[in-house]
This record gives sequence, structure tokens and C-alpha cells, in this order.
Amino acid sequence: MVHCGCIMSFHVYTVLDFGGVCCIKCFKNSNVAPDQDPSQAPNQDPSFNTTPEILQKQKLGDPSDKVMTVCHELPQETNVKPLVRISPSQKQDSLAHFTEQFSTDSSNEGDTSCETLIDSETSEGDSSGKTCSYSQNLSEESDDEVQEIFRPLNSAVIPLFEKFLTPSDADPKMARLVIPKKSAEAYFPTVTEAHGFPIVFQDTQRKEWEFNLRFWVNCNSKMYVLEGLKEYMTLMQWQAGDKVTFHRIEPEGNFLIATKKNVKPPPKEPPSATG
DNA sequence: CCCGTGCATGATACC
DNA sequence: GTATCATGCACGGGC
Repeated sequence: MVHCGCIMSFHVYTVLDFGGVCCIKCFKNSNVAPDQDPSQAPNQDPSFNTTPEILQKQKLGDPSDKVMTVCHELPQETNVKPLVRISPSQKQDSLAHFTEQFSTDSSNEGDTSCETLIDSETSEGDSSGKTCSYSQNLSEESDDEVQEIFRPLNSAVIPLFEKFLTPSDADPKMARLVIPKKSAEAYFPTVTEAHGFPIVFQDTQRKEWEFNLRFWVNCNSKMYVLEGLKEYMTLMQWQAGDKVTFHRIEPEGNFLIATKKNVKPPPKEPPSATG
């Protein structure tokens, strides 16, 4: 449980006595002087400074920053809304829309702005890659299903992307899920090391799962995989053709994974089979 | 011997 | 031609 709601690198959090974790920046802020400008805190590490001013600057684009940051708890007197910063390797145009939606679509509090978000994302962000085959608009059906689960909890579920499982994805012996590069880089924290880092997901039962997001270099590119899925895929009985959707839960900032079984009727077996 | 991990290769789609 | 992704295979560790 990330109490501050921030998505941060795993090495910049602190474990709280009452459970869960909090990013160091927010932890410092809460300890130093709650009514004081955090930027003035004497022990404030500049690298953790995410004051509204900094966020605004970052929103304008800081190519040196490669970490995706989602800051949810900002002073209400500011107009800065949850901000997503993504590595500069991605297409700035599409991300500008992505961030724009995040930054401006605040009138729908309590409800999800996911439709607009995904619409802009898929209509422009995936226009150049074949990931459109996998990352596409979440179907209203599956989305509604997830929304209904979290709505009573005052949590907004923001759909990120989805993928249809391939035979290899659903193979429990592999226990790993290939994540489309664009989606991995756009929606998950930047993986800086090949061995990756753990990410905690919640399923639709609000059970927490810890998967490992990593990559390996492949043909001058990167191939992202989510590992440690064996238990989950066994529980969900993953099969090729099933659809896995990834969401983010706001304001908690947690990731949500949901599996939607293949609704299509199975292919008719050839008459040569038993019988 | 079995299983998991890491990598290489081929197929496909896009530019 | 290039980038991305699916899949197969080799290697190493554990039982």
C-alpha cells in the first residue's frame, strides 16, 4: 500500500510502521513541517522535490528525467492535477495529450476520465505501432466490471492498456507475460535495470500480487516481460485468447490487473477427433 | 531430471 | 528496411 499515492522507484520509499510504504519525498514532507512549504525543507533532497512549481516545469518537459511520476496528493490551492511524466524515449506528441488529459480533465472527479484518456491514447499513441493489436480501448463491458468493483471504495479505475494472451503468455511453465513495449514504457515506471523491479498489482478481488517487470535487449530494442505470474495465471486459468487488462487505481495509485476470459466460442473441433 | 531463466531467432507489421 | 513481438532453445540450479 503506497499511502502517498506516488509511484516511485523502489529504492526511494520507506516502510511505514502502520503498514505499507510511502515515498521518501512525501515522508519527509509529512515529517518536516506540514504547514511549511516543502521546497523550503532543509533536508529536502532536490531530487525528490515535486512541488507544484517543479511539477509545472516537469510538465513542460524535462528530458533528463526518465522516471514516470504520478503525484496525487498536491495542495488543493494549486491547479496542478495528477501528473504523469514519461521517459523522453516516447513520443512527446501522444504523451502531451496523455498528460494534458491528466492535467486538465479534473471536472470528472469521482468519475473516471478513462474514456477520454484512452481515446486520445489509442487514437494517437498507438498509431504507429502494431501494438494496436494488443493495446486498444478497453471494452466497456470489462471496464464496467472493474469500475463497479472499485466504485464503492471511492476509487477511480483508470484503464491503461490491455492485451490478448498468446499461447506463450498463457503457458504456466513460462509464467511470464510479454508487455508491448510502448505500453510498458508508457504506463509502467521506467525500468532502468535489466533485472527489473517488483510491481504490486491488485486483482479484481483486491488481492495483491507482486510481479516483476523486467526487460532484455532484443535487436537493438527492448523486450518487456512481466514475470512471476505463475500463481496468478494458474488461478485465473489463463488461456490463449483471454484478455488481460491493466488499470491504475486512483487515488491510491496502485496498479490493477484483471483477466477477462475469452468470450468467443471455442473453435469447432475437427471431426477427426474422438468420436 | 525437471524447472526456471535468459537469450536468440523467425514472423509480422509498419514506415 | 526496421521495429516489435511470439516462441523456441540452451544453460544452470535445485531436487
